[in-house]
This record gives sequence, C-alpha cells and structure tokens, in this order.
Amino acid sequence: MAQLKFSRQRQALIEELAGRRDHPTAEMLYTKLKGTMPHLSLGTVYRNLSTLAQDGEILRIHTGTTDRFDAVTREHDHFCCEQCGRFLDLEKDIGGHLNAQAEALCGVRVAHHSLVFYGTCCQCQTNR
Amino acid sequence: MAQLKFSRQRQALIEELAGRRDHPTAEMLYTKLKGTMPHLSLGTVYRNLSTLAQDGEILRIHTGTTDRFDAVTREHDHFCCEQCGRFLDLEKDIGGHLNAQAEALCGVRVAHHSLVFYGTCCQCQTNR
DNA sequence: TATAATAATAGTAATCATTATTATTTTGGT
DNA sequence: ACCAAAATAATAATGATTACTATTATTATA
Repeated sequence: MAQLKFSRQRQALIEELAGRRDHPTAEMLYTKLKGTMPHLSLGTVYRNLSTLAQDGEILRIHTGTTDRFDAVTREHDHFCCEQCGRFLDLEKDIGGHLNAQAEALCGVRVAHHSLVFYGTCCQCQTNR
Repeated sequence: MAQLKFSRQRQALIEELAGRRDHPTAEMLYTKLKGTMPHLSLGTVYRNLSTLAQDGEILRIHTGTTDRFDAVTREHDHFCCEQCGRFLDLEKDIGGHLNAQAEALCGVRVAHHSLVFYGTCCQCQTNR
C-alpha cells in the first residue's frame, strides 16, 4: 500500500471503534455503521480493520471464533466470559513484564503476546 | 455423547499426537495418518480432536489462523515464531499464577487462560 | 479548476477452516 | 449371532475472512 487516501468509511470506522469499549467484531461494526451509510460493504469493513491493525492503529484479538477489535493499542489483556460472551479489558497490569520474562527464560525474541483469560464474569457470578 | 466406544481412528490419533512435539494442525495429523489409513476422513480427525479437547484429554490452541493441538494438557504457554511459523512449548513456568492474579485484581472467576508469545525464535535470530 | 494517477469502494465470488448430515460400518453387551 | 449405540467416510453446508473487478472518490499538479 503506497500511501493512504482519506475515506469516509475508514474515518467512520475509526471513530466508531474509538467510541466503544465492547471490542466489537467486524460484523457488529458493519451493522452499526450501515445505519448511517447504507451502501457500506462488509468487505470494506474487513479491509480497513486489517490494514489499521497492520499499521498498529488498532488491535486485533483472536478468540477462536470471531476476531474482535480494540481501539486501545497499548498492550493489555482480556477476559472472555464463557457464560455471556462479554469481552472485557483487564485494566490492571497483569501481563506487563511477561515478554521480558519469556525472553530471559527461553532465549526467544518476543515482539508481543496475546493473553486471554476465560471464565465467569462478575455479573454471571451473582446471577445464579 | 453417552459413552465412548473404541475406534481405531481415535486411537491412532491419540498415539500420533502423543508422539510429537510440533503442535500439529488437524490437517497435518490427517495427512500423516492417511498414510496408514487410506480411508480416513478429515471430518473424523476434526470430530475426534474436538471431543478429546472437550474432555480435557488434549489441548486445543487458537492462533488466529489454524488451530493447533497438543497432547500435553498441563496448562502451559506457547511461542509462535513470526519468521518460520514454528510453534513451541515454553517449558519454563511463565503463566503459572496468572489466573489467581487476574481473579484477585479483577473480580472475575478464571477457569483457564491462553497465552501465546509472538516473535523470533532462536534459529531465526542466528540465521540472519 | 480541469486532468490524471491511484487508492478506495460496493458488490460479489472465492477461499479456508471447521462443523453438520447421512447412509453405512464398528463396537460391545446380552 | 443379534441388537442398539456410537463411529465412520464421504460429502454438503456453514461462518469468517479475503480476493476480484468494474466503478467512484481523493489528491497532487498542470
């Protein structure tokens, strides 16, 4: 990709993602933006999410099913509730020094990591 | 699934997986076993890997592309080389007490986690 | 501001990994 | 040997994502 050109679609995508904390999937973003941009194509959403993630402007999170996206690019970790599917940021620093630790112990060069906890969230613990 | 019945295919799958350390994909196992079981079906491989993983007999690892499988079920972490694609066990204990830590800090109930480091492996560091 | 080069789009088709369907075969208890 | 339950092979279907292509939008420049 030589150089980026502005596009309303990409701009709307960036703004929408920055305005939410629920780690939406491509489909969720598509459905939402379709409201104000009826001609928006799902392929456009995927293409922009992919390039933005490659450029480090957003975060792409692999979950085993559908990928989720996050406007917060500072490395942090996530929690996925196996009951309700909620996908939460772990605000407290948990995985902070893991990269250095893995490098020291195992002799590999670590660029980044992906850490997802699975279990039961607060709401689902009380609702039972 | 009421109760399991023996099958040659499942047995071969378990033995093959137990005998290797490269975290094969379903396709890799299929190709290998096809040599001695020409009628083996890819669906059979997937179905057995899925039930074995559900029963906790093997580990299923999501990587963003193709899932990988591991006969070692003790919770441990992995490293994926972005140069050569090697998928390695991290033998040293890195993620050991993360679950408890996440529970204490964030008030969620953690059942398990998935931790994958990405970067450059030893071989790829020297070969450049 | 008209032009031209190029990037981005919409719409659709294709791909890839995985799961579901179904008719047939295996297994294991009686 | 007989029967019910489970497993299989072969294939179709699904779901997420990427690729293709003709058209449209953006931007630098004459």
